[in-house]
Amino acid sequence: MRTYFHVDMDAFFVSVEELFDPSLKGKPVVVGGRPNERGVVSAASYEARKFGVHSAMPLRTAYKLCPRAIFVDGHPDRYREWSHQVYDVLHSFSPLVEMASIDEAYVDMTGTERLYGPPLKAAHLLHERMKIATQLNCSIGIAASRLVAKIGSDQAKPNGVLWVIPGQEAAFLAPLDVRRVPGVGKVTEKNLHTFGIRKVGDLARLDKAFLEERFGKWGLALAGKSRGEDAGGWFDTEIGEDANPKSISHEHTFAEDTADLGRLEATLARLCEMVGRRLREHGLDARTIQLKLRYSDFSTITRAHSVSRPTQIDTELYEEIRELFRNNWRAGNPVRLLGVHASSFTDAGKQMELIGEQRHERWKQALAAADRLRDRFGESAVSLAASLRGKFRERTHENPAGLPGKKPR
DNA sequence: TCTGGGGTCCTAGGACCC
DNA sequence: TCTGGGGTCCTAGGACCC
Repeated sequence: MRTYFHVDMDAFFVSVEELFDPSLKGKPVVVGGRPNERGVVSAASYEARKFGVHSAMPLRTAYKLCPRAIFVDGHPDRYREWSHQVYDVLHSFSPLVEMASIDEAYVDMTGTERLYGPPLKAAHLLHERMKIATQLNCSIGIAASRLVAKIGSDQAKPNGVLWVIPGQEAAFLAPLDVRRVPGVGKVTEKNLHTFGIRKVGDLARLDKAFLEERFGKWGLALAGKSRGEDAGGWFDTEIGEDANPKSISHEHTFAEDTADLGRLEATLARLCEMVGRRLREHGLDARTIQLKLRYSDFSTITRAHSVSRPTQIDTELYEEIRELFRNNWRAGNPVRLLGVHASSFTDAGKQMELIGEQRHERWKQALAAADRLRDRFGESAVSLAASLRGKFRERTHENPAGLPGKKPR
């Protein structure tokens, strides 16, 4: 029998912003951008939620619901920094910590009773230490499975603790909406509703074979989840081992759709640089390069190509991407979004030994130098996109990233 | 409701091979 | 020469999470 904590920070982005600007406290706050921008709400304060504002909602909609809300830009660097602090606090309780995202973590607390006492006492201590170290509140779910711990922390919000005593899982889950089960989204919820399945208890009563027949492999996992078991997908892996990423991608939505080839290609070049940089940071080579293209009507295509020689080099990524783009863009059709996605990774070191090409090696050294420059002087210091000069706006203080914006008049 | 960006996992069809 | 079956890789798309 194991004991898992699921620790979920309360209104994480908003709370971090409040630390930098205490005047935000107690007010309706929306993190994500200006109310007239393209984009969605990253996080909303509890006061803003009272007006119906929630994350993933378009900013313009949030503004209609709550015009007096304070709209602030997100600060990913701050959130990462606080996330590390959260990790440190959790790690002081148990060596087995896995950050499931920037603001939530699973902690394996099995066998810590001698140190911290029973689970509720440990949770109380964790609340205290978290507050002292980060000034932030969190909610804690405790259970014998990660799944139930996660659902528990959700029910405990805000700033609460919920312990589901072993053996009580079914009773705890039965009255909850199926939507509370991680992995059940809008579509699955609707599907389940058509079968009259609304509560987790309805799900648990069903025959496993029925669910497997209707929903395949996922249905089988769902049957397990309805009984509180860690089954399927990301619940199968062990806590604590942090693997390399399986994919690295960057994408950009234009403030206004554009059909300007120069701007489009300059954007792709910049996205390739961002992806290349992350590949080098992780020491990975990508075999599959994927373009994402979204038109004004939101229709979206992806086009991928696997190369014979995996790469982490900006120009090689860009060559592939430009090829994909030229072969698949319906020229003249305004584009809303472009994305560059790299996957099928191989270990860069091993790859280099096999190939041992000097040209490749020189490129790597040049890029490493460029990465160091970027570290010192910022992202705009060195750029492949700059070779496409004249096709996009010069980088300025208003546009430090050099992302293509409006062309100069 | 005019819809971000970064991920993970799953499905399904076709190519290709034995 | 009317048409198998299993395995694997590649590609495209979609559900879902924060």
